[in-house]
Amino acid sequence: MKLATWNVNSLTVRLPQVLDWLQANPVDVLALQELKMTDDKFPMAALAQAGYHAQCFGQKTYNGVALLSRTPAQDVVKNIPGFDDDMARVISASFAVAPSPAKPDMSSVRVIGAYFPNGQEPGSDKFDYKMAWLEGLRSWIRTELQTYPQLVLKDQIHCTDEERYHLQALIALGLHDAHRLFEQPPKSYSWWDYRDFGFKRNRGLRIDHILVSHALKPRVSACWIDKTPRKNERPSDHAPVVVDITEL
DNA sequence: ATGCCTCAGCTCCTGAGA
Repeated sequence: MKLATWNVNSLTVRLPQVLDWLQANPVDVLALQELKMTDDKFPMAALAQAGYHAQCFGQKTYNGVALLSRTPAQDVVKNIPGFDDDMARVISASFAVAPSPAKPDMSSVRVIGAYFPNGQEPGSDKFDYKMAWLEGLRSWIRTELQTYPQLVLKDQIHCTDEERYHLQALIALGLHDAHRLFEQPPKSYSWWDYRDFGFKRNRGLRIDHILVSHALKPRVSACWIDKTPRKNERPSDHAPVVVDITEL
């Protein structure tokens, strides 16, 4: 089972690239962030034609997330239950896994697609919101890990001490950064600033993460960042991140 | 030095992203 995450920075602009990428990389689940569109504009038909089911949680201008999948999503949840939020940043669902006689109880994987707040700068209202959001996310994921032992979280974050604390605290709940389970090229980034030839100079950040639960960790066989779409005309500033999870 | 690019929108400037 292949799972991927991609911040597309406007699905309106990037839909052709998403369709091309899915054709070349027919992953089982793709989490999208920054749709920047309302649900009525979501390209459900084009994705269906490409062989993908879709669950979307859109918003005008900013944010917006979706889960695309080969098999239908089950038990879809939007945003963080118990955390009042007027932004569309999180969507989660379960996806069927090939049944294994050895582990009949592990018949599905739970995927949480999350667009973490930017936070702008420490001391700002946006940073306060980010901290509250991260608290809300962590207390929710603590219980989600009990309910769904086979859980994958796809997220984005950056780098003050407080933010690093939050990412570490999230991982300390029992998650593993899939990227770090494998030898990786040096300076592996998932985002490069549009300005100043960021991509050409490989000045970037690795801010798109796939975090897997304890139960899934031994089954992750590969994790890579696909820089190919960043070389397109009018690329997203983010590249897709992919994990391959082998069936037992 | 907080712009350099890209996107959306109450669109020819502004806010936000990271």
